[in-house]
Amino acid sequence: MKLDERHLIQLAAVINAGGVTEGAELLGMTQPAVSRTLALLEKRLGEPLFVKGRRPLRPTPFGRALADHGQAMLLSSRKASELVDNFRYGRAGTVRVAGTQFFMDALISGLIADFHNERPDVRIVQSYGYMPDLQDAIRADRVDLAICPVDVLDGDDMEFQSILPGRNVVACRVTHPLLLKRKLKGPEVLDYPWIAPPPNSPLQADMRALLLSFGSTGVSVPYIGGSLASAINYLTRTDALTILPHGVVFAYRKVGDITALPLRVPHPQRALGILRLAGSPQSPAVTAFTNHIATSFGKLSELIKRHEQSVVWKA
Amino acid sequence: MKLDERHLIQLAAVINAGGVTEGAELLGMTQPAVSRTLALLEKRLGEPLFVKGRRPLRPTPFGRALADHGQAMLLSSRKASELVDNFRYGRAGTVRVAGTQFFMDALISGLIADFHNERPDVRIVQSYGYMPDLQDAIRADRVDLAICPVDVLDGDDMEFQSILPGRNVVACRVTHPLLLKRKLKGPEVLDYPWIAPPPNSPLQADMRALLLSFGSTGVSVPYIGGSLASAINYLTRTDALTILPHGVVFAYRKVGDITALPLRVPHPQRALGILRLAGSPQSPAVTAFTNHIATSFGKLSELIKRHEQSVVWKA
DNA sequence: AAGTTTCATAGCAATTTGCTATATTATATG
DNA sequence: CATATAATATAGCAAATTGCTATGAAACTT
Repeated sequence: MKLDERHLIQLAAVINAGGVTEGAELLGMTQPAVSRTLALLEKRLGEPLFVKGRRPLRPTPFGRALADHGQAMLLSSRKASELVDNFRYGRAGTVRVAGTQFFMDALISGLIADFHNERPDVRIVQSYGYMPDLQDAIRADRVDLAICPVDVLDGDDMEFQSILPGRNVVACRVTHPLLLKRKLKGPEVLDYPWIAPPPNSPLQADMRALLLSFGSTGVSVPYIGGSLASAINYLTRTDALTILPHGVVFAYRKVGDITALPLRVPHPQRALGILRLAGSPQSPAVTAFTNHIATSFGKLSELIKRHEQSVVWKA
Repeated sequence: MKLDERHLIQLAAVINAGGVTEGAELLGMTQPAVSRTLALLEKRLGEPLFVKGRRPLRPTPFGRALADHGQAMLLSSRKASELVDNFRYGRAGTVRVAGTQFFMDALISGLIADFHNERPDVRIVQSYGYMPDLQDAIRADRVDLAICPVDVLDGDDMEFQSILPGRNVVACRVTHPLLLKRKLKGPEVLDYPWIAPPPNSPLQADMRALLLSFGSTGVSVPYIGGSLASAINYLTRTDALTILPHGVVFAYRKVGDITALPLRVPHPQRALGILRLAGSPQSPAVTAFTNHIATSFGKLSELIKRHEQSVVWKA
């Protein structure tokens, strides 16, 4: 026999609270409403749920057994309500964020940690990718937002919010011999081995362009394909050089292992920012996350600018 | 935010079944009804539950999380329905049965076992008592039915269904010396020690009346207060006698340890039977149990009658 | 590109839900 | 034992919800 779930929940509330009046209050209903429900239930079941004529309302064994199931439903219902509330205020949910490896690893992962200190119940699903794929992923709803460098946006279905200028620098360890030179021209960098950024990354193209601008023909590139952690480790143990977004070097300023050469690198017309679907309704958690990233960089921007001057233009 | 439990259940059904049509069928509803529910839910929540425009209907993470709670409720609901069905057909529930010790122990406990072979999920709560208390217990709804000897019924709120004539016999072990006597008069029984039935039991009054009818003044009564198992054990190891309902001796015929003296015992105007509240609606399990007891004794009655003749009137 | 399947929408009758006001009943109190 | 008090049941009514059938609109299949 199929019966209404809400009826069982009311039954459970009444039995738990120890009375129709209290049970009704527990559910935010009036006493007559609940009373009628119970009468209806008994009538339909053809079995008494309460020992009639007893004031400290006593359920029959049957009533109690039914109420147990109602109680289970009441708990589930409560949890569902809580879930909804959390979700609506962006305190729960899932954010699927993608981006370029170095940038995600160096800067975004830390911001995610900060975000989780505020909203620990939001799940972050992170993935990596480069520009055309990122755009596809967003369009295919595999990803909510991407954090990546963008020069030209094709298609007007996307919205791009810039958070950082796309400056690159030549990175090396802090004890690198080139840092001792008084006037660093440029071509000297061709004398050192270079680490190549991940294949197909915009950074790789940037590096090629940079080396060509110094007249490179055959620079030694002995290490390719490592992610950020590998690159940093390698850098700190050799005199190798590589190209990195300035933001990445900035992120590692506290560690003190690597820095940038005081060398002007021609930077492309490109900005790092947040890419997402234009005008599409985002879940509150995604909105909150996007805002967090944007405002975090807003606060960082002055710091980053000063750092750039002190490192790149020093001496 | 409070939301309708049935809506969540429908959501769960749809996601589990993998489509609105299948989900609706699962719940015994039509597709438009469920479709509307989902639309309403999404509208109220302000969040999409499904990735729109995809045929193998794909839920959003939020939708899936909500559906999980709905699934829990669906399971609870199913179990509740099952409980109701079982209860309505007397396959589940509780039967509170009370009665006189000897009779319950000797005969009813076995019938309860038979009953449970048919309906294992009915819980039997057994208690002991004598007549006035039993009636009170029934009236106070502490007990569903009583199985006991009744002579006169006071009050017309009770219904009594006779199942066995209230015959008593003098019980002894099968090797008792009195069984060897050709013609047993009666007063010989006064030469042996007697076990007294539990205090306040009708049997105790019967025994007193019996001994008086044989002219007793001071019979030896060395053992008092034991329940049936104790009495039987004691009987089989001594030449003691006691008074027992014939039905009890009948129940132990297979064991072969005790029997009855071929002695006519004046029996009171009394019948063993089932006592319950008249006209009151009984739970199906109680009805089924009552019927089981009544029909079992119906089948036994011929057997019991023959046994009585063979034992009491033999020789 | 047509066919098939599946989902969404519309309209309507019946049920259910909620409320307030009030009657009834059970316990507590004098 | 009557009366006071608290709790539950009932009545009546407006609004929301539920169910259905019929039908339109997409999305996959072929």
